[in-house]
Formats: sequence, C-alpha cells, structure tokens
Amino acid sequence: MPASQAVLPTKERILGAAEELFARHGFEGASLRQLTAAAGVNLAAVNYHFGSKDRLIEEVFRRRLDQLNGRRMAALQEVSGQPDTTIEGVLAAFIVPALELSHDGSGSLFMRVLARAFAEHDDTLRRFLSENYGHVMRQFTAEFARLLPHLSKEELYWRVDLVTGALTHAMSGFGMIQRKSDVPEQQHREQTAQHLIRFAAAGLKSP
Amino acid sequence: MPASQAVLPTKERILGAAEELFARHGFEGASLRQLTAAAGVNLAAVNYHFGSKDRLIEEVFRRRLDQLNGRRMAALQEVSGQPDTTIEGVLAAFIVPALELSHDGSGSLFMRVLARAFAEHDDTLRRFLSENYGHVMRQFTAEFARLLPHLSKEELYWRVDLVTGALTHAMSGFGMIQRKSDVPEQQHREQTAQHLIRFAAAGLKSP
DNA sequence: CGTATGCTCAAACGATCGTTTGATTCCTCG
DNA sequence: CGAGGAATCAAACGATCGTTTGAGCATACG
Repeated sequence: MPASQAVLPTKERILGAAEELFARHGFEGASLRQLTAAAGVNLAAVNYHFGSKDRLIEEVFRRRLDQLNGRRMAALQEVSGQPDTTIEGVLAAFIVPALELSHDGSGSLFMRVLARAFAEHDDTLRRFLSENYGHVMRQFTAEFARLLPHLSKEELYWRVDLVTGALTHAMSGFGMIQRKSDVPEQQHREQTAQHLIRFAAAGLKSP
Repeated sequence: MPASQAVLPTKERILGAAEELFARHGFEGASLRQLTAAAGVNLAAVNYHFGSKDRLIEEVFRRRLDQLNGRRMAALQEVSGQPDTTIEGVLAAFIVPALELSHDGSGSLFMRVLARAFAEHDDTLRRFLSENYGHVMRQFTAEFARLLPHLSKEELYWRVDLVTGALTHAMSGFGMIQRKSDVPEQQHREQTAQHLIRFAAAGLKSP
C-alpha cells in the first residue's frame, strides 16, 4: 500500500485525467493511451487498478455523484419542510450544488461528462444513475409536490423533468451563454443560478 | 445514374441506417461495418458516395436540419409580426416542428443525434450547426424580444437558451417522461408540446 | 456490337483500440 | 539482511476501426 505522498497516488491521477478526457472526447473517443499519458502513468495501470475501462467510467461517476448527492440532500434539509419554504429555496438546493461542482477547480468538467452520459442513452448507465440519483430526485419532487398541491402528479413530473433539462443544458455549457473573460467565475456562477432559479420557478408555478 | 426503383437508392439507405445507428451508439460508437450491414450495402459504398465517415455525418445533419429549419421558419411566418401574436404561438412554431421531426416514422431518432452533437462539444460541429441554425434562432429571438420588451437583451438570451435546453432534453427522450404504450404517438406528441409551451411561456414571461 | 461510365464487391491496408503477460522495481516486515 | 507482496513497466495479443484497391458487373450511348 502506497504511503501518502506529495504527488497524487496513481488511482487519483487516473480518475482526474479520465474526467477531463471523457468530458472532452467522450467515453469512446478518449483512449486509454491518451488517458494514461495525460495522467503520467503506465498504460496497464488502468486495468490493474480498475479492472477495465468500463469500471473506470463507473468510478468517475461514483466519485462526483456522491459529492453532488450529499450536497444536494444537505441543502434540501436546510430549506425543506418549513412553513416558510419557497420554490426558489428548493430550486437553489437543487441547482447551486451542481453549479459549484461543475465549476470547482478540479472537477470542472464533470457536468459535461454527465451531459454526455445522458445523451449516450446507455441502459446500463441509466440504471446506474437511477440507483444513485433516484432517491434524491424523489425527495426534491416530494417537496415540490408539497409546495404545489394544485398540480397533478403527471404535471409535476413533467415540470421537474423540464427543469432538469434546462439545468443540464446550462451547466454543460453548450448554450449561447458563455462566461465573458472579464467576469469572475464565482459571479458568473451566481448569475447562472439566479437566471435558472427565476426561470424554473416561473415555469413550476404556472397555473 | 440509377433509375427510380422500388427500393431506396444506396445513398438514401446509408443515410437512414446512419441516422439510426448514430442515435443509438454515437458517432464513434457506430462503425461503418455495422452501418453498411444494416443498410444492406457494401462497406466501400460509404466512402464511394460520401467520401468519408465525417462527411456522411455532415450529410445526416444537413438533410434533417434543412427540413427543421424550413418548417420552423414557415411556422414562424404564420404567427409573427401580427398585433395578436402570442408567446405561446411563437413557442409552438419553435417546438412543434421539432417534435414532428423527432417522431415521424423514418427520422424518429434524429433529435437524439442532435442531442448527442450538442454534448459532443466538437467545435467543427458547433460551427456547422451555428451556420445552419443561426439565422433561425435570431429570427425567433427577435420576435420574442418584440413580445417581451421589458427584458434586457442578456436576460432574453438566457431565457431562450433555457427553453432550448428544456426542449432538447424533452425531445431526446432521456427524461423520466416516456410515452406509455397505451397512448398513441400523436397524442403523446401533443401532450409534450402542451407541457413544453406552458412551462416555457411561464419562464419567458416571468417579470 | 464495343466501349465508356456509374456502381458494387471481396479483400486487404495500416493504424489504433482494450486487454494481458511476464519481468522488474519498490517498499514493508519478519 | 532477505523474503514477499504491491505496483510499475515495456511489449505483445487479437480484434476492430476507417479507408483504399482493383477486379467485376450493369446500364447507356456511339
């Protein structure tokens, strides 16, 4: 077992390089040779530490989704179930952790990976995401249902789904809106959150 | 030059199979060998008729985007510039042609291809889409600006972008909402359009 | 009829893919 | 010190990729 050291251990370096290259070139487009070269490790290290490329992909997801789920649930606990809970507050608990994750230094490209995974339509990956995401989405949906009692279950599902689409689109950065070079990253993130929350809140509240 | 015949000509058969396989497995995931086998043509036919796989991908896009652009522009002409033009009407002109295209018999998978292309983040493809989409988006945005004069240009861009995200998400079918087997396709399409228009109109109109 | 021309075909090309192997190095612990 | 497991390494494996080749077939035209 390797002792703690100044440079990151091999596993972490592979995960970091994988996240970036998967975001940039896709899961099939990024080869293990590019990946291990970028990480500065031997080609065989991926199969030694992870077993296969597919299991590496899973690990890339698991690491970030655990963070995201944790932060979202914590934020939801803070604002939900209160008499003064607002749609905007619940939306912020849903949106802000995702924006933070998508813009913090090392994991800045993970939301692109996630958007790719959505687009891939792979059933194995869908099941994996559903298992790790399912209970979180259900908690948020339940809170929305409490705040929007006049909406039918089907109507609510639709709207939450459309909110997710707008969020995914905005975060993965393929829209027209790009951060201008003279705007600090944190400010841009706050602006993004504000626009998203206002837009989504209006859509959800629509009679 | 081949005469008109009962079976589709080779070029068309390749384009059809390509659309389906690109949607299902991605651009890199679908090989020319799978593709030509599915189309019932020889492996070399792709390079003979299209020059390369990349140019085939371009042709798949061009064919459907021309349809989509044409229908959207025609629908926009019908409803725009009138004193009684509504947000909902313009949204319908934007949304309904896309839903029709994404669900009509042969081209049913193209919107998935488009969603993939968005996620790919490839600059060449982005430029190509911008060249073929740009003027259409500008026309729609101009009409929204006329109907929502209180919104700043930046605010409007943001909201149109979020509408696009919700539409792309809903159409590519990775959301929770799936057509139930006992609902006819046309009815499901109309429901999708209604939900999308109501949600997006509320988001756009938000003060 | 003979000959261009458009098209299809099986076969092969070199490159690159994910994975495996077996030797070698590194570090720990008896 | 020396044994032994963990980790790394260069090299090779078979498979598959996009593309090219050159022969063969069909149809149209003089």
